[in-house]
Amino acid sequence: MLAPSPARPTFFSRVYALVRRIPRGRVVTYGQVASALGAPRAARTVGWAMRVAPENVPWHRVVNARCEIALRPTSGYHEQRARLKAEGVRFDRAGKIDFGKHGWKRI
DNA sequence: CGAATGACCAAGC
DNA sequence: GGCTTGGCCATTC
Repeated sequence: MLAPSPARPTFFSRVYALVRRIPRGRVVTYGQVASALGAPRAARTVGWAMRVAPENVPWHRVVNARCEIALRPTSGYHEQRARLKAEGVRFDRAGKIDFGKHGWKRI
């Protein structure tokens, strides 16, 4: 049973496949994801993919290059922060994450 | 096909 | 440390 896969694999599909592999309590950057997919300059596209990500994708484990939640303090921002906290991710005073501690380097 | 969109990034002031 | 500018790129209209 081949699951209903997209007619042809889009960049988004690959992004989701990769993001699903992010371990719990770990985070990666948009640039990392793009780079891992062979498009080191498509970070913006990855961000867009996250915005329309299905529920089975841990989109909250993707942050910007500064290890901060990309969204501005909106509802989505609070949700992402809450999810990460629930996984044991800590934020410093500026709302940044210690990449050396929570970063997923084995991407 | 051309123009617009955006949860980015690096560089410069 | 914070704000602005230009470049990038896949998807959408």
